[in-house]
Amino acid sequence: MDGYRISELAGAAGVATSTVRYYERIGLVAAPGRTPAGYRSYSPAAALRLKFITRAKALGLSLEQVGELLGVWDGTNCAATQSEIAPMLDAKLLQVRDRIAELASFAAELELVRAKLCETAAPAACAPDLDCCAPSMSTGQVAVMILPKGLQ
Amino acid sequence: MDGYRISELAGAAGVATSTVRYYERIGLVAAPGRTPAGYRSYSPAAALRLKFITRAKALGLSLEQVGELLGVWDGTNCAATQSEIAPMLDAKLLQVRDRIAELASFAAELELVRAKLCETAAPAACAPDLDCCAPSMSTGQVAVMILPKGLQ
DNA sequence: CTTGACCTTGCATCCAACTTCAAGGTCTAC
DNA sequence: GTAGACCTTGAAGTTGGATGCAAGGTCAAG
Repeated sequence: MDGYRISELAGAAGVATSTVRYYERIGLVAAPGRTPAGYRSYSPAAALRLKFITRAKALGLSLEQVGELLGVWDGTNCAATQSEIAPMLDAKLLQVRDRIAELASFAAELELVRAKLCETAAPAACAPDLDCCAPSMSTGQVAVMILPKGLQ
Repeated sequence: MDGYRISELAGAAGVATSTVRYYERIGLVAAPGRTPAGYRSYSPAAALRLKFITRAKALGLSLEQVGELLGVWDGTNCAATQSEIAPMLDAKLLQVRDRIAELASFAAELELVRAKLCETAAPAACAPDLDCCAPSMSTGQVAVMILPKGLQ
């Protein structure tokens, strides 16, 4: 009948209880109600909020950025209407698309290296104490993975 | 005629000189030659390597992971041939593809919210001190951005 | 009514990745 | 020859994001 205890909440979101208390301390989750014994007692909404946080974090947002989003969620951030949210969303969208493009090109380059790796000398031809990776994985080939095109 | 000084190298890669010294300290870039006065003197190759590091970091790799990649680059990591590099590349590729998929769904959800934002009340109808974001940006609508589908 | 798993607090500690500081040496321009 | 921008070192400090610990309170099972 009581809400979730902290370990249940934390377990559901896959974080440690200490992390939940930490989030409470820095204001990312509200201080919940308490049982008569003083235990934290969470609502299902709190579980949702915690999952929001972990998912946003997994997407690479800092806790501070997550806090901003949560401000909008709460509606406490009322200045941030139309005029503020739209640009914020647009900026975030651009960021995400940039990141996707970058990752996609990274993936393509990884595949290229992978393909080259397969078509080179068989492992048997390669004693472990020789300079055997030099031919198949020289500077240029690994560099292709990450260096900007113009620099290769 | 001398190589680059540390500030030139750092400037070219967009990092602080202190960061370059830090990278040297943790073994991510080699200790360069010195001028008679003891100033660090870098080759163009060092600039390339530093850019490699910053680009890899921008893609979300930790300095430790960057170090592994650099080991391959150097060829110092000779144990990591065929048998070790291929799985590493495969794992990295999977990771990158997962991340792309996640980001793509995030972008789609962002667009959805953005679209909803546009079709709701005009800004003029919305005094800044009223609880005006609640209708257009309620829990559910922001949650859609990040919460997994099953939880909404 | 004890055992063991849980909870409380505040404070200290950890890690990565830097950044700053103090105290000095070097180089270029005027 | 001096001002100001640069460089050197080692060590300590900072930031973000937690994590651990001590000293105690709570609770359900047996």
